[in-house]
Formats: sequence, C-alpha cells, structure tokens
Amino acid sequence: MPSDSRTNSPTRPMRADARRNYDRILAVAAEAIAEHGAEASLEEIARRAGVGSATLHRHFPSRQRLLEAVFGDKVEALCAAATDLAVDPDPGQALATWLGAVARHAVSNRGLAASLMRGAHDGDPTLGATCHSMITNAGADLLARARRANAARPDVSITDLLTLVNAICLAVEQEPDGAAQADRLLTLALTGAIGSERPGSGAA
Amino acid sequence: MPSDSRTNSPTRPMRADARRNYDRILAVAAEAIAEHGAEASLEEIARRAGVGSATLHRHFPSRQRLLEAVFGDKVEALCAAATDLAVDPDPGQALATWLGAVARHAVSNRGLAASLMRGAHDGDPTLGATCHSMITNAGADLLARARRANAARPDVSITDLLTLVNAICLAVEQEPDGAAQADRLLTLALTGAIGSERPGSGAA
DNA sequence: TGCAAAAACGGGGTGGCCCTCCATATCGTA
DNA sequence: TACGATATGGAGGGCCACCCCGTTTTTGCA
Repeated sequence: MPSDSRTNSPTRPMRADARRNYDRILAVAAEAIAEHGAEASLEEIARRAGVGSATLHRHFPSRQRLLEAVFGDKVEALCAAATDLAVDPDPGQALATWLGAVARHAVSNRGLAASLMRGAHDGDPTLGATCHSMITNAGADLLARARRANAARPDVSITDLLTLVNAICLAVEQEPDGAAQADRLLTLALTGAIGSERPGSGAA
Repeated sequence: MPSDSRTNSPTRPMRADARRNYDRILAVAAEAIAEHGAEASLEEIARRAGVGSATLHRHFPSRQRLLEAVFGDKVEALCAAATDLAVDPDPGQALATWLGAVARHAVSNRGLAASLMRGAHDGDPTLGATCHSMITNAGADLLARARRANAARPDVSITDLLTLVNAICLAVEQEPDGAAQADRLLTLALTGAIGSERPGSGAA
C-alpha cells in the first residue's frame, strides 16, 4: 500500500538488510524532522537509527531526497484530496478548501513546506515525480476548473497559489500558534489582505 | 549622518582600532550577505575583513545583531518613507505603496526579509529597537490611517501584513526573477489571490 | 548445504562551521 | 615615555555533512 519506489522498480530489488535500514532510517527521520524541522541533523538520524552516516547518505543522497521520502504519503494524500475535490459542485470553494488542506498539512508536518518549496528547479532532476511537481499537477486541475467557473482570476497560476501557501506556512512554522496563524493569513491572502470591501458593505 | 549606535552612546566611545574593525566587518558583511544571503558564513566574513573570528563575535554577539547593523540604514529609510506616506491623501494607497516598498527593499537586499522576520520574540531583548519593531511601529501608523479611512479590513494587523510581505520575499528570494515575482504575489495577496472579482467587472 | 561474488555496511577522516579562552599587541593618556 | 585599559586573533572544542575503503552480510548457484 505505501509507496515503495524501490521494491518494484526496474532496478534489482533491494537486499533484505538494505531494505530494513532504509525503513528504519525513514521512520527515525520522520520523528527527527517532526522534532527539529527540515534542518534536523542527518548525523543524529543515522545515530538514532543505529546505522552509520554513510548508510544514510547512500540511501538518501541529499536532504531533499530524504524529505521527499518522508513526506511521500502526505503528498499522495493531498493529491488524492485534489482528485476528490475535482468533482465538487463549487469549483472555487473546492480550490480554496484544497489550498487550506495543503496549509494544514504543511503546518502540522514540520519540513513539508520546505520540501514542497524546492522543486525541480535546483538541480537533481533524477527523481521524476518530486513532491513539488506532484502537488503542482494536482492543484493545476482544481485551478483550471475554478477558472472555467469564473471563480479564479485568469492571471493567477497554481504556482503562485502554492508559493503563497508555502511561504505563509514557512513563515509561521515556528510561531506558537502556527496553525491558527496560517489559516488566518491564508484566508487573508486569498480574499485580499487589504479590505477591498465595497463601500457600504463594510461593518456598520 | 549614518547611525552609529556606538560612537555617541552613553558607553565610552570605541577605541580607534576597534572602530576601524567594526566598520570593516560591516562593509564586508554587507557584501557577503548580498552574495550568499542571511546565512553567509561568519567565519568567511571575518577572514575577508582581515580580522579574527573572535573579533567579529565580540562586535556582533549574534548573527541577528550583524544583520541589524548591516540593514540599519535600509530600515531607517523605510521608516522615513512611512512617515512621508503618512500624509498621503489616499491612506489605502499609501499603505499599499509602503508595503510594496518594503517588498522591494527585501527582495533587492538578500537577508533583509530574514532579518525582519525574527523579531524580539526569540530571546535577546538587549537591543531596544530591533529592525522588526521599528518597521512594525512605522507601519502601524499607516495601517491605522487606512483603517480610519475604511481602506483596510478592521481585522487585519500590521503584523499580518508584514508577515505576508516577508514570507513572500523569503519564498522568492532565490528565484531568478525575484523582484517581479514578489511584486506579483504581493499584489495578489493584497487584492485577493482568488478572483473575488465581481461578476461583470472582470476582464473582457 | 557450502561457497564465492555482489551488495551493503560503517568507522574514521576531511573540511567546514560557530563560538570561546587567554596570552599578546595596541591605544589613549598622564 | 610609560602604563593601565582595551582590543585582538590563533588555537581549540563541539557539531556537522559528506566520502573513502576495508569489512561484513546476503544472495544465488552448484
């Protein structure tokens, strides 16, 4: 069920001990990243997993790769959510709901936002489907639908929206009440931070 | 004319050699931060300035202090701009203009956004007027005026707005066309990223 | 089952970073 | 000029990412 991009790839299946270590590292990394964020010490992850640091670096050649492996299932969940929302009767609301879900995931999983930010644009195009592009593709459909329904500006791209979401999440990541803050700021950004409330419709 | 919080402070004036080194370090740090962002290596700054790393750490006990010293004049310029805009006939536009100016400064001076983000809320309350609080105070007046003119939501704080600006700048800092991106995203966030355009008034 | 080649492992080294101590050099002044 | 206060910076400690290469484990086959 979980996404094991190694067990059934064209390359020879992993040796049993390698697989064991791979899984251990992944589990420990998830904990460490939850504790210390995306900058968690790789050395300590290896230590806690009971493997040498070389083993960690062999399985995950870069920090980004480790992050992507750790958050793979979260990202898949978000993509699935996008698919579900793609049949929502209110495309505009569906898009907003999904962006909120992305924000919620990013806030409650430290490091996810950082992982989603750095897309394929900084080297390392090895991994075909990075978290970044998966999310982008998933969101693109929702935006397209919203646009067709005249519920989204024609000049805004899905990259714009996701950049906003991630930027906000990254910014509030270490605030005490990050979740609430992120939600507020996202709503603000989506509906207009400066009151473009039509004169007359305002308070009072 | 430049703000030398050391020359005329209640504490004894700096010795000539100390002052020389202080200035050298500051100049070199500005270059290094422009090159490598807020995470530039302090050791290399010391090396380039021709001083020992201990000297750097004595003058600037924390990275944040160095950043604040480097960006002090930029922040003062932004505060001055806020004062000027405080008499603008259109308070809503004035606020938007100022936020745009903050963004422009933050994008063209790598590290400024990072410096503005971390306010007094993480220890080190030694320095009375941090960049963070200076900017916040400066912006608060503009927002208050805009609010009185019904040109700003009553539920949005200056902290919200500055967090958005800084988050955006931080996010696009290493994109190739950062300035344009930041401008676009800020406009989006201020006016509403999802088209709340009234039916009929849209493009066409 | 036994064994050799292949695969994976991890200790330890390199080089970088931040930060501190303290013996030494420099400055300002009497 | 001489002296005390002040500033300096090299050396060293602790942490980190990353890599080399001798050693151990696993596997597939006879």
